[in-house]
Amino acid sequence: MTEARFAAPVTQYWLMKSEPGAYSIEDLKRDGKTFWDGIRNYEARNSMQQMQVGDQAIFYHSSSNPPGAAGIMRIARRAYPDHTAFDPSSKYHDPKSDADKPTWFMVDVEFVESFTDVVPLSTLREDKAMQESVLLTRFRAPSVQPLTQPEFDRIVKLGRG
DNA sequence: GCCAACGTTGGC
DNA sequence: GCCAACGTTGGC
Repeated sequence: MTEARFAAPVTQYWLMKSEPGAYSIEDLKRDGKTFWDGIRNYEARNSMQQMQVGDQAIFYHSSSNPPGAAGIMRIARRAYPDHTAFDPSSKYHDPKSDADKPTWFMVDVEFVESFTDVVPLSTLREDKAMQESVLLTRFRAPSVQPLTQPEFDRIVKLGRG
């Protein structure tokens, strides 16, 4: 009699925003892997705390021309304290964050693929499969947000042309 | 660079 | 715990 001792692995899907002028999909391709620091929004943080190794995420370029989905990455390490919150010289320093009881967390992500062309936000807006997505239904969705598998698959399909 | 929307802060 | 002021986000 086998017992289900481990939950079946379920891949979750996410969308994570970065300004390409600060850090782009090309930077991640070069680095291979990086830590996703500087998240200072509770909703985004809560999403990061739900991430599991192996989850897939869309790398979204914000404040760029055009804004949109730039590629795919994979979660490589679960949430751990964001050390930049404790660093007074960091632009992400948060004097209210306590190292013994951290407020802010980050995950590690690794490069999977970059899309040949960014899938523009305007294209996503017109896409029937994306109408319910957090990205479009909220005026300004948090910089880390969940996607459903169909939404993720649709973005990937558009990205691969 | 503008500005709308919204999250966060802090006085009360 | 209300809510006004403030700061930030991010598309345009």
